[in-house]
Amino acid sequence: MRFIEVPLTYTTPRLNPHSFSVYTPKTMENTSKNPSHSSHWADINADKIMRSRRTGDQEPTYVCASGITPSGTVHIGNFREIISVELVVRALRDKGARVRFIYSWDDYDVFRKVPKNMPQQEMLEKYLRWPITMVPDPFEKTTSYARSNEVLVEKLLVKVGISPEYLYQADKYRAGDYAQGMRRALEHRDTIRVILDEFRTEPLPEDWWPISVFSSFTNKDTTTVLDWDGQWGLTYRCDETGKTETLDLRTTPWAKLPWRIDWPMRWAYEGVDFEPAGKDHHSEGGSFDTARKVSEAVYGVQAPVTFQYDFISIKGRGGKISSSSGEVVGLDDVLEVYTPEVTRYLFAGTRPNAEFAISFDLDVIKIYEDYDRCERVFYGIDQVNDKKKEKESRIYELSQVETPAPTQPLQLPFRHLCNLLLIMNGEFQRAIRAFPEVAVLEAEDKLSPGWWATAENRAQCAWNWLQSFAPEDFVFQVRGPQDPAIALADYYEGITVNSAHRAAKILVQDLEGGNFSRLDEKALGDRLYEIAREADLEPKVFFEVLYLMIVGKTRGPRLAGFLKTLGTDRVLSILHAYGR
RNA sequence: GGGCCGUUAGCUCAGCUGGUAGAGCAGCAGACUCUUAAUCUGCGGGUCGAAGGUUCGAACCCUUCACGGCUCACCA
Repeated sequence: MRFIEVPLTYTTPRLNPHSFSVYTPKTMENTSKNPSHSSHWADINADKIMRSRRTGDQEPTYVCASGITPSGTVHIGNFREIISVELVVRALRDKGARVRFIYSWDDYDVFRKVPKNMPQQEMLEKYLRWPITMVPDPFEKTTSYARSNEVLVEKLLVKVGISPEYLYQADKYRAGDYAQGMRRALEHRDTIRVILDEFRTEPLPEDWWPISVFSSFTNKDTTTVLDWDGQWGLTYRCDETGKTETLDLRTTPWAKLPWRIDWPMRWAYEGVDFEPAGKDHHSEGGSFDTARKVSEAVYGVQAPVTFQYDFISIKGRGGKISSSSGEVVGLDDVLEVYTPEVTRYLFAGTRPNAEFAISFDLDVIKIYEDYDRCERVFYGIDQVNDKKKEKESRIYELSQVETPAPTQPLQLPFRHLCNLLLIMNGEFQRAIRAFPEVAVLEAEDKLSPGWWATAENRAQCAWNWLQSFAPEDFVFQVRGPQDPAIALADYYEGITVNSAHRAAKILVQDLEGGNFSRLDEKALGDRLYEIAREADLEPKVFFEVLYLMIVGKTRGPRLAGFLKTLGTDRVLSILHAYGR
């Protein structure tokens, strides 16, 4: 069980997410967490596993399995599979259980079609029907097409805190690890046939065998199994060349089991206790169902605990996420915009059997705000009722890549961070230091390297989002002295233009007199209204005019704080063009 | 045709093994002589898809039905 260290005092200030103003530190309430039982879906499944599996073992090690076919770029929908398992694995470990977390790359599957997003389409065409582990890497960086897709994911998973034990099915098959399992399937040919036929529209042909073979002459799966000698000998014909050959299951690298038999065989081989599956598998007559029956009837083991997870859709980006279509949204794309913690939060906070959309539009801000609120609930900064506290806290814990820090880390509200990044032209360090709280804590040497890494990652995500997905209205660019002055006459009548210039002049005088650095944000706000009056401008017009001068648009961040953040020199350099 | 999931406020959804329905957004009222789905304060709003059943008590359990979505029956 993972306990939360509760600090006695809270020294890190909390940011007001919507203001440029200086923070007011708060004291953290002393909270007590009851870790007895959580209603989070990962914990419920962990309980279920512990109740129903390995009940006779002295010190059970629960085997949790996940896996997919790397037949194309691994997309975010596939990621749901692995993180769902990882969350249950964590839940089990938090309950003190020992767990083996395996991830099977089904890289001995057949290369069926060339995904549109792959380079070297013509080259890949030539390898259709080969096992994907023997297809060359179109990026020419790794040993195979399959490996190329695998490597990408294995690297990314580390970033989100997921490190399973990887199993490579091609290696396992070709090393003869599954020889016994294959033989067993052959021995139970008729039993398996009956199970599969139960749900088939067309019964399996009389000469069907529960095994498939790649041709050693062509490397393709276009073969016909002819006979099995009741021991280890399997005879097949290569359909293209017409040649026949007899293999020894113990040594051949060419044979494998079809999916519906392969799956239960591996459950038995690894002793799998838990493995979820997509909704396409969970249906009567679907592959989980037939695998369950084969598992019991042929391999003599009970099918693992399972649940069904739903699909993921994408919002604010367009396109689909199928690996065979051109547009693929992968974990890498999601990590461009969401930090690893927030990415985990998306999955940990949603029931697996609910479909949800990963947003790239304005929702991104809300997601970050939700995450930050969840964090404040966890640390007891935001008060909520006990139920909610328990639920949110557990989601927060499960969202962490590392164990949670002992005290609430300084938060950088996403929206404000975006504004600062825009003001600082994407310079992360400057944007982060523009938070007054950061400057204060940094001076006191209270920001850890870990905090900085997280902060910079968030800044990177915010910047990526601003560059690629943020609505145009949301984005602005501060004008520099080299930019030509905005022609106010294009926007206003002459009288107003004159007033605008007068206002700019007053502002310049204020700035040169050092007035702004003396005033706090509130006082500066009041002073701005005074200036509007002195210049004989409607406040609304006054603000528009200043935004035009500074960002070339009639709207922008709240002006007083905005000006302070920009700094006297920068504002002066812009206003000089108008205020003479 | 079979199966799975869903149906709770205008919208999106929470509601732990049954104990008087809850958030966010939207709406309405007020505040802020500016604002980036603006912020703050307050308010209203639901026969929990329908009908039966079990129970002292049902959004929750059981049965039937309606509607919606997905999925299987070819391959993985």
